[in-house]
Amino acid sequence: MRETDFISGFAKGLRVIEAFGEATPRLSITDVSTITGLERATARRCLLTLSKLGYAHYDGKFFTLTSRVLRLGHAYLSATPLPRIVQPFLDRLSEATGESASVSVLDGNEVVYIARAAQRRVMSINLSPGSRLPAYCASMGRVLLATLPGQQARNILETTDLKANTQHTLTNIEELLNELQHVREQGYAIVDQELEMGLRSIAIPLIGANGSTVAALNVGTQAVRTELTEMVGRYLPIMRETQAALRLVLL
Amino acid sequence: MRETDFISGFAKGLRVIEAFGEATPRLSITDVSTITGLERATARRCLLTLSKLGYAHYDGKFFTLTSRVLRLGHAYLSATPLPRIVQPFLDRLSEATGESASVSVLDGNEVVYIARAAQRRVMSINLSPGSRLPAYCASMGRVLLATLPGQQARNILETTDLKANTQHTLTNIEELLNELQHVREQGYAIVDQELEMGLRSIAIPLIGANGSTVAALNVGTQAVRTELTEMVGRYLPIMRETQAALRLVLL
DNA sequence: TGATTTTTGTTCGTATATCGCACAAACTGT
DNA sequence: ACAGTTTGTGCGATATACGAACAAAAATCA
Repeated sequence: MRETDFISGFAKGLRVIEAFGEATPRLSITDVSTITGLERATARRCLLTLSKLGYAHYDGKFFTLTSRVLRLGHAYLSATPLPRIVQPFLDRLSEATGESASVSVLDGNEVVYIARAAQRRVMSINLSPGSRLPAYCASMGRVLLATLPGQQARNILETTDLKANTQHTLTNIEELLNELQHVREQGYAIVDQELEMGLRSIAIPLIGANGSTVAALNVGTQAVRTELTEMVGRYLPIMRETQAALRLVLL
Repeated sequence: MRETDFISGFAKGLRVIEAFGEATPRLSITDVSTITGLERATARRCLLTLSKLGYAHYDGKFFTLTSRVLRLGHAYLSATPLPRIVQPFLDRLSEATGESASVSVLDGNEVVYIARAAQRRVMSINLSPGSRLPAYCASMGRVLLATLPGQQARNILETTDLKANTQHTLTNIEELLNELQHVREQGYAIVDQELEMGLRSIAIPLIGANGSTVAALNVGTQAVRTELTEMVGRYLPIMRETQAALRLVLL
């Protein structure tokens, strides 16, 4: 790939889209410029381009993204077989356990939800396909990190801001690596109120026909409702069934 | 806005992302070129850019989108207050009715799902935030088209491929406009097996504090399970409650 | 209020990177 | 081996990005 095979204008435009987020839904040209580090003139051109294409709305002062942006994410969700394949399994798992079930993959140091069957809302944050959580303190993140070969998990953890969301959160790299070893040995990960108080979840890897881990599957519940022993005793066997069924159809 | 305020490289890149879809998950350079109408060299540069940024994977022959693309759609979902505001209301509505409930907005001649609380899977297609349906044969589409002023609904219908998905589908523009008038008068829309056999749904507009329609809300069910009279008699009152509650918090 | 400062948005000339074309190379299947 | 197809490359013409300077709008303060 040569130098000229990279369209920097495209890359900059994508950065501009990602500048919008929960804390920053309405942005001025200068806002985008400071967030992305682009020149004001360039940020303006990107924003006007988005606006002209219908991906953004401009009221003369602030820009907001429009629902058209969802086309982009949806291009992935509909193009990738995994979300569509796992969804019915997820629905059944969620019904059988009475809890929310999700499937996610790793992107950098975050897990990305690609499918979800929600039962009741137990979290303060609203999870849906596309949502991201830091891998180090999420059950699916632990599972996915545990399957990485060699030093990769360590490398990823070193690029992560390991902050203590609760008093239970593991934030020490060596402790986390020990826990990953533990996850590898027992074949599942439990995260007990490390992400948010009152929240417990259990995750296992989803393994394709060729033996490689393609995603992680989890069931999340409220601590007041479900004991840790019940998660392993009652949820894990059902999750194993889902895992086995999916093993045959994945990849 | 001047001519030079448009970054065509960015616009082309976005077209390339949207070239991927359910029927086209793996694309070669030439595939993308023919789908988007871009020059092969340009398509290649866009794809290599996506690949370099981690939005796509390249195996030397085919490109596939990666989960990173979800960041883009998620930028909208997390940046826009509407999905987050309506989600808990949707959850309660879904629980109260025992059916799937959704909220969508209009984008061109399609409705775009921006939030959903699924109970059981009643459709052959898997709906999630970002999913699109043609407006003319979806209950939320009818509601949203009905609120458009003047000739706009007609204009949109004229740009739509009005195909009969089932024997019940309305495909005549005049008939559809009559139905929209009907929807305006009764304040809700029912679509009975026009999108898919066995599928019924009822929708109402979501109105903001300033009186403008900001989205549509629906409940979908299976025809075998719920009679039309029950949808109006049992679901509609609960939906009206949701509508009233949301009226106070929207916009 | 009005002057002054600061911030924000827009314009412009120029250096530079991208585009599209035409051609070359690599594959594919017969 | 060969025709057909797909992918990679070089180059001139053209469009874009940069940075700074300018204009406009807020914000601050006398």
